[in-house]
Amino acid sequence: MSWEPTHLEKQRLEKLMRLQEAGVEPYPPRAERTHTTEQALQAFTEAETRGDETPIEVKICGRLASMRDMGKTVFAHVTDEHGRIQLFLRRDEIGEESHRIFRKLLDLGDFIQANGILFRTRAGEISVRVQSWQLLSKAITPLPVIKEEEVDGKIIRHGAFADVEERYRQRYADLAVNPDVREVFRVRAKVIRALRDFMDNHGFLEVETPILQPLYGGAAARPFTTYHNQLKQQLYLRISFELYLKRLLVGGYERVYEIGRDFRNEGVSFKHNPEFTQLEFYAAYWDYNDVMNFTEQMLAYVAEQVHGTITITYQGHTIDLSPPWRRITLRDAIKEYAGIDYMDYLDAKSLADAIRQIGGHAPEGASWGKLIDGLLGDYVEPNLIQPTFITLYPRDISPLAKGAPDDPFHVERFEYFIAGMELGNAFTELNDPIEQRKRFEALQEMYRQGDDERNPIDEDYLRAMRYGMPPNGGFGTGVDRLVMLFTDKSTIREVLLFPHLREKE
RNA sequence: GGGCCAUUAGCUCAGAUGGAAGAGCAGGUGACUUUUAAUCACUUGGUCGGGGGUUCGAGUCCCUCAUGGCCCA
Repeated sequence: MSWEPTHLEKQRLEKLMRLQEAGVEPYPPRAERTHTTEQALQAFTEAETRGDETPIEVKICGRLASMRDMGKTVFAHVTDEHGRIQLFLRRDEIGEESHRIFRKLLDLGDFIQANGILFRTRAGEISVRVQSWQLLSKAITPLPVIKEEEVDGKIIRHGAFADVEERYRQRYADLAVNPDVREVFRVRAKVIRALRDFMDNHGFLEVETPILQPLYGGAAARPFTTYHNQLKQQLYLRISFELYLKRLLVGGYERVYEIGRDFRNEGVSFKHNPEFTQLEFYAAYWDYNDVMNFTEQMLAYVAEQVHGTITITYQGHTIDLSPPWRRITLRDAIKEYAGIDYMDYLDAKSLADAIRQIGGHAPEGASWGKLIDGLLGDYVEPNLIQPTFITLYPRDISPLAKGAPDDPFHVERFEYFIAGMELGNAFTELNDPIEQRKRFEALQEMYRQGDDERNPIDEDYLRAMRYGMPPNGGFGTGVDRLVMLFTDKSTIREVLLFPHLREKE
């Protein structure tokens, strides 16, 4: 991508030259700040309340966001991360040259430092009476101009940078002009902080496991592949953390968790990005019921930490996260929402026919479990607005979960759903190495038959399990989707700073 | 993968039926010593997403490609 300056950029490059000719360094190495805009406003308000009229000297740094040139006086606003403050400049106070350069050679978007004294203007706005100022960084490319109007204490914003594609491609500009976008990523940080605190407070050890793996596994997904030149070795970017975290239980840790990035070489959608953030944990001596109890406590804790309330609003729905959540078996849920009892159809063919009978979609060659999973996605999931645990899943789509006692068809697994969206997956983990090998081998058979979401057998994982793995409950959840929930965003791209987009041209 | 929609100035958008490319904001010049979406006057700025076609004539109709959005799979 090369750069051909637009006419506006050419004007600014011209100003840059004229600044340099006037002896102004456009990109100085240092700045001095005594107050953020917030601190300055607060300092003035507090002094005013005390009746203290001692002048408050400030040095404010930020981006020039507006300029109202009245001739011999100039009003401007400077924004920093959390707010803005007005500057008031008079020619007879800052000098003719400084005044001329400010009016003629600065542009909206430039970073400046303003030094002066706080006061309140006739119109009542706390402002900096500027005594001197310095350019901190000249902006060449104009940002979209956003004007702010205050009506009854509410800020109405005029002008916009709204083109979704450009907002994502130039997230820096999006963040620079849209404070509410900056806020989304503060909430994101809070969600992750709350999750981490909750895990730490419950005796879990945070660990880091390999992202580059010689084998991938732990989920049904296609991996990204890469290559280590010196080792002459094919490597994969992980699709889950599961198999490494459970090795750690063999190693003697009893509660471990990891928050990190997973990579899946699949389509993108409003809830899928090729790289996404996952929380997984494993707890020795827990089963999936313990994990359910923990999960509802965890989400309630996050809501409390992030929003100060357990009830949240998402896309017009009021969602109550307080425990306990509804729990229903997958079989009962499908009976309720699709009107099919899949236990009446114990092979893929008859189940597929039954699904087509009710006008449903049953892909050719789908296994029994996959058909059931399809029913869940098509008929059940959209209805699960309030937090719901769906429990007991078909064995053949759950190769790492322990079978339900006296039930050859199901495993002790749950997924949880909020706002019609699947947010996480958990089970009583399979810790029988003989059974685990059988499950892997059954998968290999399907792999040969062309289902390319199946994984190769991880012999090292089986070896670890043969040393003895405590019974345990495990859990994985999509952190980005949780952030969507807590920021009321309908697409994952709104909660990723730099979502993946196709390259242009 | 399929369908529908979008792509026009730096930004946000208008341009029925095919007939001389527009507005607001931003930018430029000027006026203005407390403005705040400042105001007033004048003014610059366009490969109408790319390519091809139909037509005397295409931002507009047709084909195709690209990117994005929404729905479906």
